Amino acid sequence: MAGHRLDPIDRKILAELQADGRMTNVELAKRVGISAPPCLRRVRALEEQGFIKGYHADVDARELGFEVQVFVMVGLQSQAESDLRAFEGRCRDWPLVRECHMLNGEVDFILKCAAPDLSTFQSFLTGQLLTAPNVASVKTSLVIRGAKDEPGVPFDVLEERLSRSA
Amino acid sequence: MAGHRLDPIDRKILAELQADGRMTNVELAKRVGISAPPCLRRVRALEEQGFIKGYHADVDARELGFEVQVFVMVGLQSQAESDLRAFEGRCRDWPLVRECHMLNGEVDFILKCAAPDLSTFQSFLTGQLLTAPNVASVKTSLVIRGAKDEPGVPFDVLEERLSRSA
DNA sequence: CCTGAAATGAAAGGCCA
DNA sequence: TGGCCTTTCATTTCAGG
Repeated sequence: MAGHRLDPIDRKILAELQADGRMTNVELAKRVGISAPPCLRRVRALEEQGFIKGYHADVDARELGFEVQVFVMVGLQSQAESDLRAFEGRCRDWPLVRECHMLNGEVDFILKCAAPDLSTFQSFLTGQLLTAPNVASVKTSLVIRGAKDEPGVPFDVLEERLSRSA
Repeated sequence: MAGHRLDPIDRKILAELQADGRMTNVELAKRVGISAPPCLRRVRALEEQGFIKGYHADVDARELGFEVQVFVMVGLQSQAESDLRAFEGRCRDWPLVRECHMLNGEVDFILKCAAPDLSTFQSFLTGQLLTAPNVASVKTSLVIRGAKDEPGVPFDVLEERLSRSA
């Protein structure tokens, strides 16, 4: 299992920075129980090794005028690898598409989209997505309201697993 | 339309902090073209007003041993408001459920789940989700691979809209 | 509402244990 | 490795335009 190169202090650092990514290094050091310099060295190492991929402010989309959030299920005609890649590349180029995941089962991709209003989304849908090559089926579901939106990973579950396998 | 209390500098601050939430305030001030003290005041105000909901390190789930990501479509028997709320509350209590959104259309909720392996997810599915009150239908889709996962909101789209309506 | 300066406090590097 | 010391730089407050 992965995550084994990490000791409990590293995991605590990751959990703390996932919860508050703008914490100062001295605050972080205090919370994980070591002094600041080694703490900073650990953070840098975690960034280098790719355990931390970045830091992001969590902005309120609705407050900013992005009232509409939509999940879109996409089926393709051809599932050849090159065609899958081509569709993924298009998704990366569409700013309204925030997430694109390839799925198993009847549908090929799920997209999470954000738009200022319904008509902006509709014109993206009809003008870009539905007319893109190889797109066979599209099913959209508007988000009525969000009930939970946690970033990252549940560290409690991780710690519980590690203590069981120890 | 919302976002109107924000001037171009505020929007630039949000865009920069969304891209790099751990940037120092002086670096941020330099990028948005003002000096550090007013920049910090603006950031604090944006936090107070709820435009910035938090800061999070983006940790690599796979590296940490969360190999499995699953989208789950849930239909309920009763869509009475109290029953919807009850289900949302349960989702908030389940650590493997990272996101829960209420949808329009045939399905009631979409969940995004993370788990260390398939058997952990299966036991959550059969032991928790399928046996929860009021759950009528559950359809799961494993994520084969992720193609795009951008946090937040496309600020280019926002700026383009504002310049058109100006 | 901003700039600029001054004091406090944090980041980052060297070095020893 | 972690801890301590020192320098450098950032944060924060305050005076003033």
